[in-house]
Amino acid sequence: MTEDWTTHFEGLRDLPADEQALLRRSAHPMHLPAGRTVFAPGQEAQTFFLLRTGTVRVQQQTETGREVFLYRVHAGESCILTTACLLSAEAYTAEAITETEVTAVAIPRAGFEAIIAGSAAFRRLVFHAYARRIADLFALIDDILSQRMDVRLAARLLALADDSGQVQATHQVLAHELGTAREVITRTLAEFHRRGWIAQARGAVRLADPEALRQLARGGTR
Amino acid sequence: MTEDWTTHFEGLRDLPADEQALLRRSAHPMHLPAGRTVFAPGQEAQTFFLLRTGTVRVQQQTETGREVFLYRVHAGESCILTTACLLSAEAYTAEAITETEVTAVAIPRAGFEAIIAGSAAFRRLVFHAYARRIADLFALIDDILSQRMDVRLAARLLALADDSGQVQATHQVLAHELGTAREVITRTLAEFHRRGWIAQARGAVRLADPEALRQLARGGTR
DNA sequence: CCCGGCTTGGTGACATGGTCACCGTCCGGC
DNA sequence: GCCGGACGGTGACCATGTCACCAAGCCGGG
Repeated sequence: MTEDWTTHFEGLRDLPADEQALLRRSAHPMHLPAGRTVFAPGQEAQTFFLLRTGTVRVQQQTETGREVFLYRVHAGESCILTTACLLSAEAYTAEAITETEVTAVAIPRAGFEAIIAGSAAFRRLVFHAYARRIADLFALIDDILSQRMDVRLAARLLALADDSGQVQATHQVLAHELGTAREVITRTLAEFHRRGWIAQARGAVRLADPEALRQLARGGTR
Repeated sequence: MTEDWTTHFEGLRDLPADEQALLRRSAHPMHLPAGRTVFAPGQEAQTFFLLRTGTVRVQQQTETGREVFLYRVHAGESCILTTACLLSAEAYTAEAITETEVTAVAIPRAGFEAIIAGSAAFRRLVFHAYARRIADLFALIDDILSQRMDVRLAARLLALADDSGQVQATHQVLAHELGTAREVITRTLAEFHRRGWIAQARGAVRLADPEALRQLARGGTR
C-alpha cells in the first residue's frame, strides 16, 4: 500500500528525497469503479488526485440542462479544476465521472497545500499540467469556432480508436464529445461511409482508411 | 513610487505585514500606453502583473490566421495565462494587448515564486482569480455552443456600454469579440434596430432600450 | 476644395450546422 | 415471443458562416 508510487510519475522521480517523503506521508492510493462521480458542481474540493490508470471525463452542466464535454483526464495527469478549486477554496463548477476503472493517488487538502508551499519542483509539475490544459481549452475554443464538423469528427475518431482501428462509441456519445447533435454525427459518418473511410456497426465505428481521415483532420482549415 | 499600493487590491489588504513587505520589495509599478503588446506567443513569462487601471485583451492566434478573443483583464485582476506560464516555465500560447492606457504592478519571476511559496493568502488570491477565469472559459465554451447569436450580442452590448448607454465599437470589433463574422453582427444589429432597441451610428451603438436587451440576454436559452 | 483610397456597413446567394419530428431496427429482459 | 428502450436514419426548416459585391462616410494629399 505504501509502495513507492512516486517513481511512477515522471517529474516526481526527480524530486529531492525529502520532498518525495513528504508526498508519501500525505498521499494514499485510491480505487474507483467505472461510472462513479468524482466530484459534482457545488462541492468543495477536498482532495488532490494524480491519475495512475483509467480515464476521467470532465463536463459542464449548463443552465439549460445540456452537458458540455470539456476534457478528459488521462493516466499520469491531474485535474486542473481540482487544483484551481483546492487553491482558491471555491466550489466546483463542473462534474467529473470515471469512464473506466480508475486507480489514483489522493492527497488531502492540507498535505497538498504543504507540498505546494514546500516544493518548487512539485509546483512546476502541477502548474505545467495546468498551463497545458489551459492551452487545450484555448485550442478547443478555436476548434469549435473555426473547424468544420467533419474535420473535428475525423480527428476525434482517430483519437478514440484502439489499436485495431475500432471506436466503441454510439453516435450520441460522439455528438456529446464534440458538443453537437446526434443527427450531425449520423450525417457526417454516413458521408465518411459513402467515401469508404469507415465501416459502421451498432455502437461502434471501424476505421477502414485511417490515412484519409488523418489527411482530412490535418488539412482541415475552413 | 514605493507607495503602499498593496492596500489598493482587495485580498492584499488583509495579508500579514511581513508578507505585504515581501510583496512591496519585489514589485514595481508599470505604465503602458494603449495598443501595446504585453506578451506574444512563444515568449517566456518573466513578470507577474496585477492590473490597477485600464484593460488588457487576451486573444489566440490560430493556425489559420484567425484571431480568437478569449477574455479581458480588468482593473484589480491578474492574467491567468501569465500565472500558468510563470509557474510552469512554458512559453505563452496567446497574445495580450492593452486596450487603454494601463497602470499595473509588476512582480518579476523570482519574487513571484518566493511569494507563492511563502504566503498561503497570496496563493489563495492568485488562484481564486485562476479558478474564476477557468469557470469563465467553461462558460464561454458553453455559451458558444448553446446560445443564439442575438442573445450573446445583447449581453455583450450591455457589458461594453458606458454609463450613458453608448458602445464605441465597429461591427468588425463586435464580431471579433464574439468569434463570429461581421455580416452576422450587421444583420443582428439591424434586427435590434428594427425593434427599436438600439440606435446606430458609424463606429458606435446607442442602447435605446437596455431593458429589452437585458431580457433577451437573460431569457436566452435556445 | 476635390480626388482617391480606406474603413465601415449593407445585402443576396449559398453552404454548413442545429433542431424538430418521426420512423425503423436492434437488443435485452420478461 | 413480446415489449420497451436505446440506437440510428431522414426530411424539413431555421440559424449561422462564407463569399462576393456595393455604397456611403471619412480622411489626407494635392
